[in-house]
Amino acid sequence: MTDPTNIDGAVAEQAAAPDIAALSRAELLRALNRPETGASLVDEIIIKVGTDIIEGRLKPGDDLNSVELSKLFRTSRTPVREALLTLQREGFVEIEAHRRPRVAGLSLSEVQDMYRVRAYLYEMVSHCVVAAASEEDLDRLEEVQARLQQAADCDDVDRYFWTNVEFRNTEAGLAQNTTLVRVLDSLGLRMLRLRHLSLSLPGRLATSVEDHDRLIRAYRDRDAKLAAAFSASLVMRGLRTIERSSWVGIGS
Amino acid sequence: MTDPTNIDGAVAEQAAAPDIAALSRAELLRALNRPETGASLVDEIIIKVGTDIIEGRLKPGDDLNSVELSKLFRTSRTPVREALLTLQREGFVEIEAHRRPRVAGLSLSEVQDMYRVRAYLYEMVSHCVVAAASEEDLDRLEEVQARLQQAADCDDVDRYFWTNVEFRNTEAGLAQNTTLVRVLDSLGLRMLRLRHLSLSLPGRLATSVEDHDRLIRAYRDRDAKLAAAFSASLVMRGLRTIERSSWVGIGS
DNA sequence: CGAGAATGACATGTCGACACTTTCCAGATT
DNA sequence: AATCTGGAAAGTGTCGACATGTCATTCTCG
Repeated sequence: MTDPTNIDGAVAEQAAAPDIAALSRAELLRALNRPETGASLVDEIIIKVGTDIIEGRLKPGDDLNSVELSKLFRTSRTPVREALLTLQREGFVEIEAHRRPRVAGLSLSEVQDMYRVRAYLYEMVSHCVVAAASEEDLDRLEEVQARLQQAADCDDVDRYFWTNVEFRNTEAGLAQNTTLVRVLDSLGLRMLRLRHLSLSLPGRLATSVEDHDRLIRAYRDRDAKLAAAFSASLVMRGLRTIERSSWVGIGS
Repeated sequence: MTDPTNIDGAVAEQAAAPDIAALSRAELLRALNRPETGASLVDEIIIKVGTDIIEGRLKPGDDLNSVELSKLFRTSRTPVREALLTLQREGFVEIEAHRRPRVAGLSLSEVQDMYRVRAYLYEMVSHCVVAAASEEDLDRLEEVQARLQQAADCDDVDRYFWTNVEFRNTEAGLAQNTTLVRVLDSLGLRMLRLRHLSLSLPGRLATSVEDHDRLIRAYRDRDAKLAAAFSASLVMRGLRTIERSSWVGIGS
């Protein structure tokens, strides 16, 4: 582990903590499978609209008028259209022909389905990680875990959230199966809204950190079955939280 | 107000043998999550280019010049661009900024990854089917299976191929988990090229029919474990075929 | 004679404009 | 008063054109 936080809190935090905006931006682009050197115009729009949806500033059913968006971003409608199409493919936006695009809704049963599939897939990830990851790989995972702990200590939900995304993606990367990563990405994107909501509920961060700890220990012990079980239960706990919350699915 | 189109003539067409082109078209659009009533322009391009890639007329590395395509389809570049972006999202096309789009390649290890994930997911499908499908549902599955048998008897690879797609999709539908279906769709699209190749090899159709038979019997017996095993082995048999063939991955 | 720079052709990214579809509102009709 | 109808307003789908970036060839210079 790294040194404890006996230094001045504010300074240590700023030094150890990369910019959230940059982090979220990078994770989003990676998940969208976008080349780093891409045309920034479309990417800007995707990121702005996408994070607005994920973090709840845009709600299901909200209109996404392409003319207005183009005014907002000082571009023509072409890049806006492309961005909306990409967001549609990821399930953030619904587009019907000749109708205004809207922020997509999610029914509760859809949400449950998504979590089940995700849990199932993460069991596979865990099996692969145990089979393929070196000790150094696990060190990398633990480093992310340390930052997770920090964020939890500060009760910084947004930071925790995006670092958590990083953790899960690192884990998936260790599985050495690009297809698995890609599938999880496309699924994960759809779920980002929910995961954000789930982590926003009080007391959730502490238990989440604990779960991650146990998961890493299982990896260290090379116990595939245990790791898979923890991994799946970590996902399903998110679902339980949402089910208990006041979440109501919003019409598809 | 109402219809003058009741000239219902010989609409009782070849119910036994639906048009392959229509079948492939429908399956593709469904997998792409496209509304039925969509703008046909973009869809036409997607279907033409997509099936050309799947059935091997377009090979990895081939250029997909948007100007030339727009001439070919007698449209402007805008719909072509949109179609190519969709195909990119599904892994058929690679687009780098300011470079000509190309038909995407597949390395052997990627192919193996894809089959492994697909096999794993179909185990989940089988579990869900056993849990959720009624006897009538299984009847529907068996009906598709009958058509599969027919196609195999005729040694009609293309028909068998697309009917097989229908079978797998029906099965996934019975799992009653829309997310699972969607994930499988996006993965399945990427694999269509390979599955087509795999089934093209001699002697493959007969064994495939046999496998499907056993799978259905397991469903009838409500034996989830057995069904999952058959389902996975059905997928992996496709991989084995490809590995044994002269397939060489073409540069990513 | 060969390597690097300039140049031109070509393809993509973006733009503003136009036609068509949908939506909404006001006036006419029953 | 409620409903139907007509048409304007708003928004999308498509287009042709321009600007920018990339590639290939040629030209220059060591």
